[in-house]
Order: sequence, then C-alpha cells, then structure tokens
Amino acid sequence: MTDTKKRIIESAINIFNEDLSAPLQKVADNAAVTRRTLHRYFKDRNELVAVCKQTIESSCKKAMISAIQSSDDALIQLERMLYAGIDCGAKYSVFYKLHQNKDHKHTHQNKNCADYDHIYNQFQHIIIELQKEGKVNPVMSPEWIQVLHSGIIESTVNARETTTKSFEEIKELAWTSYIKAITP
Amino acid sequence: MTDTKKRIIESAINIFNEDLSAPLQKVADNAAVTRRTLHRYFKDRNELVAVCKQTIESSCKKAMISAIQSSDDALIQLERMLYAGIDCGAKYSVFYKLHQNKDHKHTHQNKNCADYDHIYNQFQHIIIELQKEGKVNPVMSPEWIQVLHSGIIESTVNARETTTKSFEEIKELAWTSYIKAITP
DNA sequence: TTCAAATGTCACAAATTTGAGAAATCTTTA
DNA sequence: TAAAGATTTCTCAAATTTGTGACATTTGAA
Repeated sequence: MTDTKKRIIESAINIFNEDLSAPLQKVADNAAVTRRTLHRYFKDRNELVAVCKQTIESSCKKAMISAIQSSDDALIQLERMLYAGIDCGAKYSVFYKLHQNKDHKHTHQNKNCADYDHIYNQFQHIIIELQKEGKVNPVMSPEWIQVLHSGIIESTVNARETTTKSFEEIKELAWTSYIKAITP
Repeated sequence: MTDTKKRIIESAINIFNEDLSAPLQKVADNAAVTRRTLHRYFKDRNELVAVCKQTIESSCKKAMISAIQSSDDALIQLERMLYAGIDCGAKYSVFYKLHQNKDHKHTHQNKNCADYDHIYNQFQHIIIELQKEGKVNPVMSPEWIQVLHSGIIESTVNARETTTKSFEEIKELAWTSYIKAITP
C-alpha cells in the first residue's frame, strides 16, 4: 500500500471518528492531498468508510491479540492490553463503538464480530482469573471493567492532545489509575 | 419554550455529539418531527448548533455549580460533580470537548470560557484540598484527575445503553472505581 | 363544535458535496 | 536528461442537502 493511501486512511479514521458525515474535503486536507487524489484511491465515500472499518478491525485485533500473547501472567496481559488500546488511538474508540453500538447487528456470522467476541472472551477470562487470584475486585463485573477499560483508553488518547505530560507519563498514569480502580 | 423545540434541541445534541455534519433530516427524524418543523424553530443549521452549544453550556454549568454548592465536604462535592456529569449525559461530553478542543480559542473575554474556568478552578481546589487531607493521591495532578473524571463520566453514559444494570447501579460503580483510582 | 396554533405534505430553487475527465506539473528513477 | 508515475488544477454534471412558500391536516382550548 502506498504511503499516500495509508495517510488518507489514517486521516479519515481520525475525522470520521468524530464526524462521520464530514465532507471528504476535510479528510483530504487532513491528509494533505487533493480531493482528486483521494478519489483516485477510493471509488467513493462508502468504499473509504469500508476500508477504514476494515483497517480498524484488523489493526486493533492484531494489537490486542499480540498483547494477550505477550505473557502468561494475567496482570501483565491486562496492562499490555491497556497500552495496546492507547497506542491504537482513535482506532480503538471506533473499534469498541462499532461493536457496542446499539444499532449494530452483532452476529457470529460476521467474521469481525466473531473476532471481537473472541478477544472480549479472552479479556473476560483474564478478569475472572485475576478475581480468583484476589487481584481484582469481585464485586465489579467483567462487563463494567470492560466499560472502564475502554473509557480510560479513550480519555488517555484525548489527553494526549491537551496535556503537557509526555505520552509515556500519561500511559503510566492511566495504568496506575485503572489498576487501583479495580483492585479489591 | 415549547416541548417540540426542546425535543429538537435534545436530539440535535445527541446527534451532533457523534456527527456534527449529520444531515438535519437525521435530527428531525430523531425528534420525530418533519424537517419543515425544525426549520420553523431554527432559521438555519448554524442557529441550531449555536442554540445547542448554549443549552449545553448553561445546563452543565448549572448542574456543576449546584453539585459544588450542595456540600462543604470536598469528598461529597467531588462525588456529586461526578453524578451531575453523568446525569448531563451527552451534554457533558460536548461541554468538556468544547473547551478542551485544540482549535477552540479559550479566552476569558468569552463568558462561557470564563464560567468553564471558574468551575474547573473549583474542581482543582477540591482536588488539592483532598490531597492535603490525604484522601487523594498527591502524585496525580489535578489535570490528570480531570481527564479521568470526564473519561469515567463519558463511559458511564455510554454504558447506560449497552449494560443490563440499572442506571443507579452503574453510577455507583462509576464512583467506586473513580475514588479508588485516585485515593493514595 | 369551532377557531387558532402547530405540524405535516409537497414542491422547488439555491447551495453544497460528490465523483470524474483532461491537461499541467511535480517526483522519481533508470 | 528522459520517461513513467503520481499529484494537482481546473472543470463540470449529478446527487444530496438546505431553506422556504403555499396549502392541507391535526390538535387543543374556548
């Protein structure tokens, strides 16, 4: 894939994340190309949106799986999943919203949904394991912890733009806050 | 203000929160009125957006001030500010984004900005007070706690649509997680 | 029931956005 | 430097969105 195409996709993800109906001119501006160039890479708006979604699905999935597989220790897996989400940036927000959205038909027939569920099951498994070990508050359901998890990722990503702190510092703060929030 | 007008504004806030460029037809549909009716209440899109912003500013401000004034105890003030934010729903997300947004010119000349800063100063004051009392982790800057605060509000509001739990239950979970995250 | 206010239906022009052709310009590399 | 490929510029028609006039229908209060 060319560099330009990648740049357009990244820009589109960032713009569409906040404003799905934004004019393509905005996306083009953000990617520092002409609208004409954008249309040479993508037949139409629908195609661009579809490619964005697919990019999001595959890159988030990859990052999450890799975080899980990076260790046998549930606590470290959880920490790395948090960092992976933060590193995915706006992509993670959309990834999460895509499947949680109430007018999204979540079904196992859809490969993306099946993969999402697979990752979420692993996440649940990690939480339950940590609850057994007494490292996570048993009163909090895995469902709620998932909400908290994505919430902290999203706000950390947003904070990156406003704060004076370094990216590493806020990632550390995010993990500290998160783990303290869920320990018994 | 008529009921219809209020409903249009509420719908617009919810739609524009996720998609600022959404066609007005979407807003009209969501408010269960025709586009023609919408245009009878609002001259044009700009006016609608402006009214939404003003509604957000004033209702969030009101809710926050009232939470702060409801007690002398900093811990209770903080808890009520969290609940107030959650009760504001999508409005709070926009309120926060409006002023934190990097291309927003934040200036005291603007009454809304001045009010926002006033509230934020009070928030900071509460955090610093709690840190003095040893109830909040001194390592976490008020700046970061503000990020966490709005992040937890936003994800709790979103969770409301997906979770099976009652609204009261998730509000409680939100506060528990939040306070545990920031206690020393 | 009756009238007035609110809302809906339909139609239409203006504005904006979209998508693509044609030729000019810039970049890369052989 | 010359040729090939990528991008920009300019243009334009089609599609969509926007705002409004004219009139019909519904609703609520007297």
